[in-house]
Amino acid sequence: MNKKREVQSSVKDESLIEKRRAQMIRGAVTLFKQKGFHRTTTREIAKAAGFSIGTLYEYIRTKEDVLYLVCDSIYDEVHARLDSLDIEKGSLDVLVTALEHYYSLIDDMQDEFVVMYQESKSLPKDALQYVLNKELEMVALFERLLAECVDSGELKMTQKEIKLASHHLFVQGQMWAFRRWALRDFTIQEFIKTQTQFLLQGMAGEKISIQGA
Amino acid sequence: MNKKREVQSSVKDESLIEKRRAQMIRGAVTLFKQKGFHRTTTREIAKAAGFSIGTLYEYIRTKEDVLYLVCDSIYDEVHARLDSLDIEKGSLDVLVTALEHYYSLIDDMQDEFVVMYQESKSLPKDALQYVLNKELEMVALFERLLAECVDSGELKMTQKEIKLASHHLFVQGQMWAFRRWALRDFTIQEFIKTQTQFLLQGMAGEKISIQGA
Amino acid sequence: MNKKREVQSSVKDESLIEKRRAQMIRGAVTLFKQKGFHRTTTREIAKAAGFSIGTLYEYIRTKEDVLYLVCDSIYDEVHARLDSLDIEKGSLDVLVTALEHYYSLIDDMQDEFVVMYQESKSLPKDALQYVLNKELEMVALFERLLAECVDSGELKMTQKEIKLASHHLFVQGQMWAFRRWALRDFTIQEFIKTQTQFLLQGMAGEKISIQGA
Amino acid sequence: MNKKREVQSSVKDESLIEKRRAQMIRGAVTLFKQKGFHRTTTREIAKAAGFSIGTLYEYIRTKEDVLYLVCDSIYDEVHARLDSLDIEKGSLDVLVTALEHYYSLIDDMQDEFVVMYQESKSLPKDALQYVLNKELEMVALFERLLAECVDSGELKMTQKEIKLASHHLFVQGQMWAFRRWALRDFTIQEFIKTQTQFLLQGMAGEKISIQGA
DNA sequence: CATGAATGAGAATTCATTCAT
DNA sequence: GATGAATGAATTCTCATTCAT
Repeated sequence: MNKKREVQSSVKDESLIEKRRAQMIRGAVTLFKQKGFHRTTTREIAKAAGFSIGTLYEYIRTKEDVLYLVCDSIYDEVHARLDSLDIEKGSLDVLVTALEHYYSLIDDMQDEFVVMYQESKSLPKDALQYVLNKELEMVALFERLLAECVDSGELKMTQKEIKLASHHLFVQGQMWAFRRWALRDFTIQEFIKTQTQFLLQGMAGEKISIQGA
Repeated sequence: MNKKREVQSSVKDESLIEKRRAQMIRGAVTLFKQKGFHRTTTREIAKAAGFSIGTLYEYIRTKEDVLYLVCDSIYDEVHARLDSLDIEKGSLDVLVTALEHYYSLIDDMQDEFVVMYQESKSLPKDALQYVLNKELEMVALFERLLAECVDSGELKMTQKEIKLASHHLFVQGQMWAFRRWALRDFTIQEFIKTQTQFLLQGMAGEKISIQGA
Repeated sequence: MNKKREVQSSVKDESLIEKRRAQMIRGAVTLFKQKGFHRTTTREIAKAAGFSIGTLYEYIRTKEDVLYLVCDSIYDEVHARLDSLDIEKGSLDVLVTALEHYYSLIDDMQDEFVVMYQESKSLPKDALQYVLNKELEMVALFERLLAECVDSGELKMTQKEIKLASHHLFVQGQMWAFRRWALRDFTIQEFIKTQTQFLLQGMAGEKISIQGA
Repeated sequence: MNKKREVQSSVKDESLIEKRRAQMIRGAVTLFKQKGFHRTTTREIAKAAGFSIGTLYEYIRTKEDVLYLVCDSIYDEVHARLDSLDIEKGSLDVLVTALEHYYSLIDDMQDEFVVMYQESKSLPKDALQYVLNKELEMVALFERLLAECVDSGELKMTQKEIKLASHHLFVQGQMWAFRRWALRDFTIQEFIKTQTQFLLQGMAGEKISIQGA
């Protein structure tokens, strides 16, 4: 399993930790979005969070911890919103619902996702691993749903095609977060609808033969 | 048009500038890939390029210039390899060829693309604009090809669908560069073939009706 | 009016700022006197002030700020010592007293004045303006005193002569600071006495006619 | 005597040396005036002189040599213009002529003098000594003329008063160069006339008794 | 003699982190 | 628990000087 990395704090009161870290994350996301992780100083984070630099360091040990907390909190939210799907048996309907939930989630947490994808490379090794694993968990969710659609005969795909397609679905989510500037004339509903249609069509039906391929 | 930003050099010999900058770019890409732009020092870049820090600064003015040169050189390569397609009238065959070229290009310059997409946000405003415009030029190529397929009746898509699809094609390229770690068991040929098939299928044929959409 | 330029500090405690800056100024004057502003490094200033380079920069923003603080502190002292004269009505007696105060002041703060006059050109534009204005304020003090002596009939001078003479008085002060090396055999009292006599005589009485002028 | 410091050159042709150094000095004065010695780079000097940095260093050994050459050339000019006075026996008339020459000289070479007085502190020890000695030579000229006026009974001054007065005369020259910004409404003729009158009056006649002195 | 590319010591400034209050 | 002053390692960039061509 993907064990949560503990971020050390010299404060004991758990609920206080939670509160302070929430403030911290909110401030940090805004700043990281604007200026990136490296150009943001710990002082700025503290200020945005509403407390002093000294206090900031009561709740974390390094600047990278802040980035980790941001990423971690995103996945907490992801789980909160997609867990209901985890138990359902896969079918095209469920898949469509999953995409709806996933893309809506990204739409709601656009800034957070952008920050996470842009800055996660600055995480310490173990934290990066944790985040990548979280990513794979999501991909795996799509993979399972697709596989079950194939099992039930709703889709016809090979193992490898399933794998690629699940990454494909995942990446479409990133696209909505990252290319918003180029997709200003789409609403999230339009985006979801068009993409879903497109993807389903790509996966379903007979293969078209391509010359030269 | 998208005018090339001049990077000032205090050296006059143009061919020397080209040579030194090539050394510089090669070294920088390796380092940026490993540690990112911010964690790479100018001294390291100079060393990797094979000259002193003083010499480095004879050929650029700021560290950001190095990043810009990296991005710029990528697009020089892109143009060198995709320009032949620029003149062809769009058709499904041409589109398929374009994707082949594009994905192969990304495969060949994987490191460069990853660096560019991860670090371009650190470019100064005008340089970032230049790079984003280059990106849009590529998207526009796909857009034109798709539109011409629609004109010729090979594809059935609305304007908006074309737009989204062209971004889609573009983003698939990034996916190959970025998610190589997760797609180790695919060759670039497999990737190209599967993706192409998938995309064509997604765009062609009757729309499947989706419940709830 | 000549508004004091604010020098930003990231430290909040005003009295601490004052204390640290005083340390800084003392150290800086010594160093600037010895080696000039440009040959003095910020590290040396910090060391001479008794704290680390990091701490230095908690109290200023740029090296030039240090120079400004030096100049500003000189004028604070000037005001503290000459303000009593500001209110008095001009007369020869008052003028003589003013010169006594002014020359004594320069004698006491010789190093500071030398540094200020030698290095002020390195100040940023606005700070330089501020310092020049302070200089003019002093010249204006002499101008007023002279003008009032003329009004009361104690002196006979034209407007222009007053102007030139006031600069003259001012420059004599600089002379004491700058040419001490050449005037080793004068005490400040002798200097004051001789100069005063000389100046008064130059200004009073009938004009001597000079051939050719 | 004040022996001319040799500035080493790797070029043999004396007339070429003279020509190149003249170019160099002209360029340097302009630059030093604008930005000061320290903010001017050797590259800029070379460019302003009309040759390359390599060539610059064929005619000097260090940047400070340039400053020295500037100062030295000023004194060459001073000698060329004041030598005629060196032989004359002192009298009030001669003194007045000397001041005329001296102040006119400073007016003509204002930039050079300002640069010299502002930057000479950056000269290496021996060069500085040389320049200070040159200064003293000029003061000594005034001293001699005054002393001879006293001898002939035209003036009544003690030894010490003569010394101070000669510095005084010298410093008035600097004043014209340095405070031009504040004396915009004076012509050099007016300045010379007023100052001369003022000084003569200050030195001649009965001493006025000052209370408290 | 002239050129200008190469060098690297050195300088200003920043900022994550600590710790005494 | 909270604060914010202090620290100094690290970083970017400059520029006097050299030397091969």
